[in-house]
Amino acid sequence: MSIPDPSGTPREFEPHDHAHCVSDAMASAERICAELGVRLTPVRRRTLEILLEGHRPMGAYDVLERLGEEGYGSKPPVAYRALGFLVENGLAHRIERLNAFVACSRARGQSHAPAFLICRGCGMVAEIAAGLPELPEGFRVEKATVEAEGLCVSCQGAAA
Amino acid sequence: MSIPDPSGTPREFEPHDHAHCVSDAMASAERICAELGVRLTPVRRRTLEILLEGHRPMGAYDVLERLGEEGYGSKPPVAYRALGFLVENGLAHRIERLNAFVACSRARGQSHAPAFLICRGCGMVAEIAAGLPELPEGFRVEKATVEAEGLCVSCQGAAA
DNA sequence: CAAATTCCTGTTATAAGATAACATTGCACC
DNA sequence: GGTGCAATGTTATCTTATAACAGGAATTTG
Ligand SMILES: [Zn+2]
Ligand SMILES: [Zn+2]
Ligand SMILES: [Zn+2]
Ligand SMILES: [Zn+2]
Repeated sequence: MSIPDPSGTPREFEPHDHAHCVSDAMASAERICAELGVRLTPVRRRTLEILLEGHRPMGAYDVLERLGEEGYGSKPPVAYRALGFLVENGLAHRIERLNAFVACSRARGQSHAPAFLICRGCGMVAEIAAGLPELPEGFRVEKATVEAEGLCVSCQGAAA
Repeated sequence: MSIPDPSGTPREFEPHDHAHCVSDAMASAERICAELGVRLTPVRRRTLEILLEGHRPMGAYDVLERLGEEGYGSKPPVAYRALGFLVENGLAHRIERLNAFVACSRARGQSHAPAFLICRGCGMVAEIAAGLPELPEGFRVEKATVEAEGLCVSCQGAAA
């Protein structure tokens, strides 16, 4: 369970031991579901595994296609429900700009206020812990979406 | 052209002289288009006026319906193109969480990094000037989405 | 001014994303 | 082992968005 360095390049954009991302995330997911008293059923688990294959957002229909091929239901609600479950329980996030989903990179069951860095070069998405920017008094924030699109370090290099 | 107080409640959430919002915005739009050398054609102008009727986001199809009723084209590309023009030129913004559009509240032609406060009570949206939260070095941000959903002051009062 | 060019508006058709409503199955608990 | 709820699956439909092409208006150019 590595704690990402908030000031360095997120590991999602660099070569890293991704098998650890996967095993950490799956282990966290099991624990979190147990703590919350919710069930990480086969479709749900498999959906998370599919998202975890890369730090790349997947559309609901991409996920659905995979699920269908693997013998799960093949109609949209199957994917939307599994994804909805994961998002509700903090195991995955929806990227609004992309209408897509990524596995959470730091699922510890804590409610966290994630921000996302979306590289338009390689398509990777990094999740970082960023608070909200300063907001006016008085408005009570319940949920926030913070998404930045641009170029990761590698892709800046490639462009030059 | 009022400069919103960054620390107080945004005027969008309070009773205010909305006719000024409209006339300011339309005047700014004319000027900005002139400066940029782009054309604020009738459909585009009307689309902006429709968005300006309230500080409430409208879906592309809502706008389209209005345009159609008023003798403009009634097929989706008509609305999407007008909205696209307004967004490109900073006269309107897309609210990703809602798949909807609002007129810009501070169009001065400056590129600005807006954040949005979305009240789930009354459906109003306020645009505020908020920088990005602190992001890791190295990632080059080109566009950012910052949207907070919650309750405005009035709706907090109403809920209590 | 007329031709050439570009931009704008409009259409048809289709793609992509998402949900409502209902039937069926599996599990949990008594 | 029956009752109740959660989860899965289906059909059907809805909403959001874009591709591709045709005609028209404005602008540029010779
Ligand atoms: Zn990884
Ligand atoms: Zn990249
Ligand atoms: Zn107003
Ligand atoms: Zn409100």
